[in-house]
Amino acid sequence: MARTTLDTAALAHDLRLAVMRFSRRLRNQRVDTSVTLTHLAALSTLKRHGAMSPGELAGHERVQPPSMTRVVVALEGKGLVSRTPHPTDRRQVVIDLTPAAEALLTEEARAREAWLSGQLHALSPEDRATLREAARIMDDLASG
Amino acid sequence: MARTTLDTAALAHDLRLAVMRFSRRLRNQRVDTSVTLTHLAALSTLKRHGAMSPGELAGHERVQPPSMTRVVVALEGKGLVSRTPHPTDRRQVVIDLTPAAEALLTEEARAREAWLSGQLHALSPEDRATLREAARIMDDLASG
DNA sequence: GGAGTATGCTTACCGGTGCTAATCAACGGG
DNA sequence: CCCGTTGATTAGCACCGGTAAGCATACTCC
Repeated sequence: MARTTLDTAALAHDLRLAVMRFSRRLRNQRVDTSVTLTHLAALSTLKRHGAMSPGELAGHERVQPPSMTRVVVALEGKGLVSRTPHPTDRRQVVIDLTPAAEALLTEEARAREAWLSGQLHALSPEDRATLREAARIMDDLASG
Repeated sequence: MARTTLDTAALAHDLRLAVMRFSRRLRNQRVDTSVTLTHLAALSTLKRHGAMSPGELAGHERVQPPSMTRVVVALEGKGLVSRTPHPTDRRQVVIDLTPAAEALLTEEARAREAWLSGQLHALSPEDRATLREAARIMDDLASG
């Protein structure tokens, strides 16, 4: 077991560095600079799960509600989301995509993370499969 | 090939989200709050590759020189690195770890990314192997 | 050897991201 | 009807990265 523990420690170290550098790169390498990665993530979630309250959205993105509030404010300022009062609970607000956001997401889907897709396409199928698995594992780790 | 392209697009999407959430989690889940992840990464690089100039350090971490300058200033303020003039080129500065930093890194190695290690240890060996591979691939992607 | 260019670090400034604490409105149970 | 809870927001802080510009030093070319 000592071997496993050692390996795990080394893995933790390397994985941490790799993820840091990679996410830095992801953030900077974007072509479309009009919307940030954080904003895009929020829009994607809305697209996938439909209209929801800021709190729910924060839950999905695993950030605190105040952080999501700022994102929503920014997106509303850009005309990408709408805020409508909740039908029964007047404390809540319902955030939904605007047609402009739908168009942006479609456009984004077309250009589909240009840099990253290109990079991934150049990898071997085995490496892609590894990343696919790793994405699942990291998402579980982020959630758990 | 259409299939592969589609898969790649989906992978790019999922991988992006997973990495974002995971790195967010990594940043927050740290126990030792005295040094930030960025600082720790710089110290690790110095430990691994030895004393170097701020520019080289920035290259390793894949950030711009001004960003590294700030990190170095902070680390110097904490007594974790020393700045000595370059022997032949007086424009350059040589950054090196202080004994305090060595001690900190040893301590850090002991506690070794507590949360992450724990999480990783709970995974199956196969999942760990996947992450190990993924770490390599992501590092290559970040560099390339 | 001096002028002009290139390099390396730093300063100044800006924007994005996330957090906690505190505030305010509205809901809902007792 | 009062009070605790919940949801969203505001205020303030810290971290992290980038660009543009300044400045000293090194190098190159005539």
